[in-house]
This record gives sequence, C-alpha cells and structure tokens, in this order.
Amino acid sequence: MPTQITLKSVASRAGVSYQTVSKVLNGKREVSPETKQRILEAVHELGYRPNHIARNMRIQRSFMIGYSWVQISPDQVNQILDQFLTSMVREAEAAGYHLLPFQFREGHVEDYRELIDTGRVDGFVLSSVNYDDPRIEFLMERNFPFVAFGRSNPELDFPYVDVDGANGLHQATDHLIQHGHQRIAAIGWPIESRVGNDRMQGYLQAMQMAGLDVNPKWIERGEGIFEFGREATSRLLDLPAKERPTALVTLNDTQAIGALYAARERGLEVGTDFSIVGFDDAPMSQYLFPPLTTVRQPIREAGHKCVEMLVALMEGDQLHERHVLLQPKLIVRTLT
Amino acid sequence: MPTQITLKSVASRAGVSYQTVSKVLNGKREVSPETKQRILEAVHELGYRPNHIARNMRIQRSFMIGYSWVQISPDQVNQILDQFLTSMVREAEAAGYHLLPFQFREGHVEDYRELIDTGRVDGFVLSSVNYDDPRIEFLMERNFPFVAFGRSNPELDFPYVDVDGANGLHQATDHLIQHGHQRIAAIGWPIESRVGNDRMQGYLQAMQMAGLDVNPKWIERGEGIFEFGREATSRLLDLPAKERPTALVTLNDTQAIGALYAARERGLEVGTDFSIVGFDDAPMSQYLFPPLTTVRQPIREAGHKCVEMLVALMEGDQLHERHVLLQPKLIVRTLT
DNA sequence: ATTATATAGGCGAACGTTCGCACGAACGTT
DNA sequence: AACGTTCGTGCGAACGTTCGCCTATATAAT
Repeated sequence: MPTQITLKSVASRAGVSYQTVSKVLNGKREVSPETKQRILEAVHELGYRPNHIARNMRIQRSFMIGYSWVQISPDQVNQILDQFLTSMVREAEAAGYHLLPFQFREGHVEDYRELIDTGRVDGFVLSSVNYDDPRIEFLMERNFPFVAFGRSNPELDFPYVDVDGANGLHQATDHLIQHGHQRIAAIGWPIESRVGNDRMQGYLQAMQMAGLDVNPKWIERGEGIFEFGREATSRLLDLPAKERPTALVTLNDTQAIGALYAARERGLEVGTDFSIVGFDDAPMSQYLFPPLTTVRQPIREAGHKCVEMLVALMEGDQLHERHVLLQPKLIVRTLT
Repeated sequence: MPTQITLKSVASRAGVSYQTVSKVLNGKREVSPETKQRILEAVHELGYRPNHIARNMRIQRSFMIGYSWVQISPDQVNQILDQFLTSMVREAEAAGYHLLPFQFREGHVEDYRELIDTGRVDGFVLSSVNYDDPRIEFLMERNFPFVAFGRSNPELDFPYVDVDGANGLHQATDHLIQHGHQRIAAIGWPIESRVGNDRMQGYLQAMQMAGLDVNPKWIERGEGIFEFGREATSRLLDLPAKERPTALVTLNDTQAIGALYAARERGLEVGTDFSIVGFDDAPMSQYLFPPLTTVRQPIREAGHKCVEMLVALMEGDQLHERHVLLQPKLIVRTLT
C-alpha cells in the first residue's frame, strides 16, 4: 500500500487547514473562490479520494444495503438472481450505496441482527418472503429500514415491491380461454406459499370471469420442480376423457417443462393436442420444443424499485408509495 | 436507532477502562481471569457487538472483497452467478470478510481504482478475464491483492483459479469418439477468447490422440449464442456426405441448443442420427429433448478457491499454490 | 470614529475502535 | 532489605473524517 492521501496531505499542499478542505469537498459555502480553486487543484494533483470508512465512521452510517437470498436446491439455479442483483447494484451505486450480500440461515433472524448491531448495514432488501416471515417481524419491531420483494401477511403493513402474480396467471389462463380451451388445469405450489396462492388466485379469477367451472381435480399443488410437474400432469391426463383438461397453467417454467415431458410421454403434441403455459420465462424456455409460452416478470424493475424505496427510507424521506405491484407480461410463443 | 452499545458502556458496567474490554475481546492474555469474567458478563448482558466500521477504521482494512461480473446480453442470464456468488460469500464470511459487488464498465479500470483509493476493499476477485485484461495489468502494477477466475496472457504471472476447459472438451470429444464417431465438428468462440481457445485445444488434442484428422471445415467460431449454434450447425450439415460430421461439440449449452434446433430442422434425430455435446450444464439442459450431454464446471469449488487464495494474499500469507486448475466433469445424458 | 454584521478560515472534538507504553503492585531473587 | 521481573490495568494517541463554534479580518451602517 502506498501511503494514503488524506485531507491533511491536500491541506498542506493548498496551505489551509484540513477541515477547510473537507468543507470545500462537501460544498459548504463558507470558503472563498480562490482558496476553493487552490484546494481543488491540490485534490486533483494528488488524486485525493475521501476514505469511506472514516467518513462512515464519523457519519455513523455504513451506506450498505444487506441482501440475502435463499439457495434453491443445489442443482437448481436461481434464474432471476443475476437480473435482480445487477439492477439493485446499479440503483444502489447511483444513490451512493453498496450491496452487502450475506448468508442467511433460514429462520435465523440473528444473521440480520448481527449486521445491524455491528453497524454494517443501514437497511435490508428481503427476498423470498412468505407468510409469518420472522425477518419482517424482527425488522418492524426494531424499526429498521427494509423493503421486501414479495408480500407477507395481509395484516402487516410494511413497504414492499411485488410482481402481481395473480395478474400473471390471469393473463396466462385468459390466453388459453381465448384459444378455445374450457377445461384448464393448474399446477400450483403448496398452500403455505403466499406467492403460490396469489398466482393461483389469478387462475381462479380468470376461470370464473369466463364462466368456466373449475373441477377440483384440476388443481394440483406441490413443489415447483420438474418432477412434480411431470407427475401432476400425468395424473391430469389420466382423468376420464370428459374431465380431462386440454390445457394447463403452471406456476413456473420448471413445472411446465415437467408437464411438457408428461404430455410427450403420452404421445401428445404440445401446442396442438395439449397446451401449456409456464411462468418466469427462464432463459432456456424460448428454446424448448415447442417454445414455451410463459409469463415474464419485470425483475429489473423490481430490483430498481426495492432499492429506490429503501434509499428513501434510509434517508428519512417520505415514501410516496409504500406498496408497489408490478405487472408481469405474457410471452406468447406457441399459437394455441 | 437505539443508542449504540460501545466498549465504554461495557467498561463502565464492568468497572474497568474501555481499553481493557477491548483487550479481553481480542484475546490479549494480559488480563486476570476475574476481570475477564466480569467483562464477558457485561458484554453478554448488554448484548455488545463491536462496531465494524470503527474497527476497520482503526485497523486500516475494510475486510471487503470487490467483485464485479459482466452482464451478458440482457435476455441471457448468467447461469453460474448464483453458485459462484454463494460459494464466495460463504467462504468470505468464514474468513471474516464480505463481498462487495459493484458495477464495472468494461475497460474502465477506474471503477477498480476508485474502490481501492476510497479504502472500500482489501482485494478483488476478477471474473470474465481474457487476454490483455487491463484490470490485471492495473492490479499487478499497484500490487493490490487479487485472484482471477480465469487465465489471461501466458507471460503474466498472477494468482488464478480456472476450470480446465481443454480437459472438458477433451472429455466431450473422447466420449463421442468412444461411441464410434470419426467426423466430429466443433463450434467455438471467436479467436479473441482465451477461454474459447483453451477449450478448443482440448477438442484438437482429443482428435489428434485418437488419430483422427480434423477437417478445417469442421471448426466454426462465433458467439456463444443460440443463433450462432444454429447457423453453424446448418452449415456443417450442408457439407457433402463424406465430409459431413456425425457429431458435434460446442463450447456452451446455448450453442448446443442452437445445434439441436438445426439438426431437428433437418429431420435428424439427435442422439441417434447426430450427436451433440454441450458445455456448462445449464439448469434446463437436463430437461431438453433429448437431455443434453454436457460438461459441468465445478463452480462452487472455484468460488471457494478464489476467496481462499485471496484471503491468504490479503493477510500476507504465502500462497501454497498460485495457479489452480479445476477439472470439469462430463455429464452423460444420451447414449450416443 | 465607533460599532454592528458578514465572511473566511481555524480549531477542537467526536465517532468507536486498537495499540503501545507507562505505571503500580505483587512477587521472587540476590 | 533492596532490586529486577512479571503481571494486570490504565492512559494517551491514532485512524480520517465531519461538524459546530470561535476568531480575525474586511465591509457596511450608524
């Protein structure tokens, strides 16, 4: 390490006290144009950069945003992390903050507490929230700034950004209805999942608004994985001909691909004999045979919004919207 | 914010000077068991946590590792980021560090300089390195700790971790040879890509060792995207029957999927009429029709190693290995 | 000419740590 | 009994900022 260039170095070069240099750099108006000029030159010549740790120490802020994500199963990959993270980093930097990614052991609020108590972060963005999320309870109680990506219990009032999953499935279901399908099944997630329930609601609404009855057998709930999509679809296709669905919505692309497999195993041609709509627009979904019609979430916008809101909270500004619901978009790739 | 609990709070409760508390907490041996006990109790009762910013300020270290990744094309998703990031975060935390993800505008070494000069990071992990990477030149010159994930110019000696792409393609090619293929093509990346060239080398080696001639027409170079895989494969399949390859290796799964499409467009059944091996083991590759045989990189191990080496560097320890080459693994999913 | 007011800049303190040195007491050695 | 050692603890300083207050000089108002 070459010896640091500090305020003092600049000051002695410009022939002023180091506090005056600080004032110039922070734009205080109590300094004459000439000395200001002289100081700025010295800053430039020496290539001075304020030491952030010292600054944060004095200010009693870290300008860090804590963020943790849950690792999906080891062989699965988080499809949206890249986009979400990138958009958050960009927005954070624009506001003078940085992201602090950290490990979070599910249920261990301590991991959050630790970061607060050691002064490492000024706020959090939460993701993978669900009903009764202990992190939300904890942070609300401590009155520590945070924004959740996703909703939790309806009775809790905290700032969040979410994608309108119900609308997404509404669009997906409508799309199938428009193409003449009447018996449409849905592969969902376990009832403990708030996200799953929201999305499922969109399916039910769309069916109801179209005046279509929903056979309870058409609703399958299980993990958002390939295997479950495949099994559930198998069961659906085993139904007697007049109950058997002609189309299917799923809550993510992985399930949809499982469904694709199951249909194919029966010799059904997906897109003509049987239709499937996914959710997520996973990177490879466009390249499947046939390409998967799916619902794309505005992930970047979500990341952007989360940080924007959090920054406002951390700076003590008033939020002009505490709850943001972003609209996903149906990506139509097959014609049926 | 509730008023912070500092060394002083603890000290006054335990009836000692705050510096003594610091000594206890840092395990200095110059304190009597009784006072130590008393202090530890006070620490526990008050729930004291050392303020990290203050500590770092004093120590003149940030305990932060800078990491930046290049955004692939907007519609593509970084398949490995999740795994790489997670493993780095885990390893970093275990060593008392945190990751600092930041935006990096390609070619702008300033983004790195800024983080150093403001004292925000103690070291970097680089990824997406290539020949003549300006970051490497810059960091070597400043003698600032870093570890690269990936190799650069052979004449530069810096600590790196890489996956042995040549070995990966060697395995892939061998697999095809074992199954009787003789005319094997390769879809590569532009010659400016070090990673691409390394991998391609493995293909050439495997062919040579098997005594198979490589027809120059079998080598295609272009972007690692679907479209190029498709076009290149089309060209290959247009070759006259006795030159036409019966199998194909690609440098990533996206190209492989393009190849799959092209083969399918000709009515070829992949796996029997024509064989394809990919690279990366993208999350969806296992669910393609047919499932894609591909090469899986030990990404987690790479992230782990990068941080482990970097931590050693930052702490001034001697590295017992400056260059780590990890072996990828062929994942066989189709029989041909 | 005297006093009030503004302006430019300096100075001390503080943020919460860690670190080295000084000091007193207890102890063992001569 | 005088003296060196060790041990336990306290104290001052420092890390690089920002912030508020004080002061000296110049300027304007009486």
